[in-house]
Amino acid sequence: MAIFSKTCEYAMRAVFYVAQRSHEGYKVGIKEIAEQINSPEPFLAKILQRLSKEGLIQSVKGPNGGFYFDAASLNRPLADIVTAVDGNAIFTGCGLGLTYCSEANPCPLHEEFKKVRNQITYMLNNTTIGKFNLGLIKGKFSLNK
Amino acid sequence: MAIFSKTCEYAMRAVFYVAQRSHEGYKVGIKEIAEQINSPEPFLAKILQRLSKEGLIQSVKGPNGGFYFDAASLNRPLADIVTAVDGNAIFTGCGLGLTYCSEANPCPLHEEFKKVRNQITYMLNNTTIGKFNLGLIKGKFSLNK
DNA sequence: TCTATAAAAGACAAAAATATCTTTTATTAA
DNA sequence: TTAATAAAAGATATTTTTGTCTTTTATAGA
Repeated sequence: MAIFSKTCEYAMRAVFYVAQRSHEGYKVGIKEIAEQINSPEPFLAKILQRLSKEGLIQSVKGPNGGFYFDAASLNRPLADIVTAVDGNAIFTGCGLGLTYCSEANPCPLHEEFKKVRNQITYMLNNTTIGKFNLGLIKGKFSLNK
Repeated sequence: MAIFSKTCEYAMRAVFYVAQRSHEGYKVGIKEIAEQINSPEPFLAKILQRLSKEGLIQSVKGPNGGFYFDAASLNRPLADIVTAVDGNAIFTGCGLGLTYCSEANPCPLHEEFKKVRNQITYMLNNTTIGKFNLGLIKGKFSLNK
């Protein structure tokens, strides 16, 4: 088990890739995205459809169409993508899967697990979709395999 | 999606419960464990079977039998349970699910995600199976719902 | 030794996540 | 206004995770 679902991993990789291409002035087709981030094309298509319906990514049909981000979207936190795809369990859930776990009714791992959640929350709120555009263009980061 | 699989959540809850009862001098049957940690009994049975086969938990069949921990096992880190059940992806995996992600070939989240992994690793290595026995006996912690 | 108990083992079932395929709709450009 | 392109939508398939049921094996105690 990884921290994020496959769906979420693909979503994050795709989002970073599309952001980079948007920054360079392009729209990107699903085929190119799937190839570049090494994900199954039809499955990724479904994921981006969902993000599109929620207004988290922009898309246009037809020739020269594809996916892209407008300036406002590039400034959204990655947390918005994760929430849309995996829900908010990762930000608020109990490490032992207990529904009523809380400060008042803690599970044994509560205190330490809070630190994990906070670190994840910080990471995802502090990372905008467009944050790595320059690094990606310079080839500093990998999104493939 | 939660951080750990259901399987792993049940395993951790069960382990803490059995540890507490062991500390009190009892062996525990699968039925009691399942009730007390609110998990599906036959599913939990399979999980404990696996842990038992790996020597992480002790068990005896027959009347007055059940699951328990010997002193050495009580001192094992919770990480051993998680590894047995969920593998080591949570300790070493890439946040974006990339196989070749590393210091030399990092994904965009690599640096921040490392902190998350380190926090999880610390939590699970620093927590022994028997760590919460007294707290559980005193009713300080919850394992149910 | 016989019976009751409780875990181990194996087969099976349901649900959720992951993945694919086909048809429809929107858009562009000739 | 037609043809080509590319996303959206819907139906279907596969795999993995989660959950159940039945039979077998080990142990204790009468």
